[in-house]
Amino acid sequence: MRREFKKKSKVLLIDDNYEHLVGIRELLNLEGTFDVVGIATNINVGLNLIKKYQPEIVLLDMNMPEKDGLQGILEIAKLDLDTKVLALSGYDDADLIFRAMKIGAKGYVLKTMASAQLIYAIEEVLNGKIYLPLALSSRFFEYFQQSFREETAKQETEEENLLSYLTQREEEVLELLTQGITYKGVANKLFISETTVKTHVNNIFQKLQVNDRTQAVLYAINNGFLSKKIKLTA
Amino acid sequence: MRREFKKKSKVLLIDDNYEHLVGIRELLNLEGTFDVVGIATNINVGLNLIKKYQPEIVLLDMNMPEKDGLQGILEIAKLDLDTKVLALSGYDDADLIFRAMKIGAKGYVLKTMASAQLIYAIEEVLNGKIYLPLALSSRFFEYFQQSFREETAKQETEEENLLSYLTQREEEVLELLTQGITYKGVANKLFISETTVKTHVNNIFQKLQVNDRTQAVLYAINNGFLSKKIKLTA
DNA sequence: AAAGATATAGACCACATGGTCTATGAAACG
DNA sequence: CGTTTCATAGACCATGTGGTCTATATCTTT
Repeated sequence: MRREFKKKSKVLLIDDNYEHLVGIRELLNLEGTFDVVGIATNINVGLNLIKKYQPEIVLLDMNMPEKDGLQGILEIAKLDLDTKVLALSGYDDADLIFRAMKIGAKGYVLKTMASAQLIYAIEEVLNGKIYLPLALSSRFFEYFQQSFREETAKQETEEENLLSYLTQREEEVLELLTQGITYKGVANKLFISETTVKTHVNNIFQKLQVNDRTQAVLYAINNGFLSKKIKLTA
Repeated sequence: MRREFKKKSKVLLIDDNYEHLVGIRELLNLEGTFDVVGIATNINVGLNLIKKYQPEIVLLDMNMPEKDGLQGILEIAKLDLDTKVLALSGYDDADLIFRAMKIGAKGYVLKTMASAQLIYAIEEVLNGKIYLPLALSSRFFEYFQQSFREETAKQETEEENLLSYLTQREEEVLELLTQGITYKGVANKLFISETTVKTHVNNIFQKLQVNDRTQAVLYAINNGFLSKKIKLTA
């Protein structure tokens, strides 16, 4: 292992379970390549220690009372010290894993996993990689895909999507409405009279079954009206 | 391996490179546990074969002329036959991997990888799992996190976020506005007079530097006003 | 040729919305 | 204890918005 000659990596532990905290510290000390610069049983104390010691990596328990781990990740990120966060948890809750990774955790390890795997995870993260055990990444991907299925489902079911009944001209008008433009503004942009715009808008209301522009705009946004155009470019 | 006594799994291959296509077929035939029911050098032919043979899994090349692989995944999904798609590609393009997984690929394998790994990937996918080689999942996660950093950045920069200047009451009012409710409706919901609502709304306009409710709602949506509350519950 | 859909536009009206100004009681802050 | 902030609310007015009805010119479809 090449790290042996390097400076030890500074590690900080945050977990509301003191026993577990001490256990991990012992484990890492035995390993010899880590320097556990501090331990804390809650986020706020942990944040202060991070500011003080600037560890390369923080092992952060996700399931804590008071402030939960997700909030912790965000607040550590806000310190802007490129401290890497490895999330620890007792449960393989797909939603929690997903959200932790989404907001920037560099890895997620279950407490039930073998200590060798924890060590490996820490080293991978220290080397700039992202580490998720196979079992967890599988759950992650399922959740990931599901969350997008729901999103795209709206646009796919064109039969039920009232937006599909709009004419081309009405779509143009609606697009301008989603930019918060008045009748007069739309009229100028499209080179038509204000009353014509009103007619179009009224027809749009009928088709979308709404009563005012705000509701129409909200319907458009929630039903993938804007993303149609975005998806073609990005 | 328990599969030996099971019925062979039907596999279909789509790749514009005929040499490669035949190579994989040979490999899978040698393995003995797969039944390659068809091969195609373009998506449209492939789709017809899928309809005809209803394979459990399709190995789909991502880098094809004409219709690209992403489109292919979507069209296979549209057949609604729970055909699993394992994406094949010559390049470990993070964006392509991300998008393929996003729209429902069950795995992604590089052509340069060892054949044993391809076999393993196919079996994992057939067993209902999602398989990404470690090297690719690492890239995937980087891309994943980056795409969310941009999104959350808006909410993090509270100094520039005009929403942070709103009082609690104003936030309540704004939230109701984002549901397309009128002054009168808001007044009833909050048990205050209509004029009070108007005062609040006017103050909101000032703070958000907009001229009407539609613009205010759009500002709120584009600057993470709604996601604040969602993130705490969902 | 007739029917239907679409884009255009005017008239009229009710009312919702937005702008401005003033004012009061409560709570927070120094 | 004064000052500031906030939530409350009234009055007044201009205008934007939405509802309805009618009408014409194209264009497509039958």
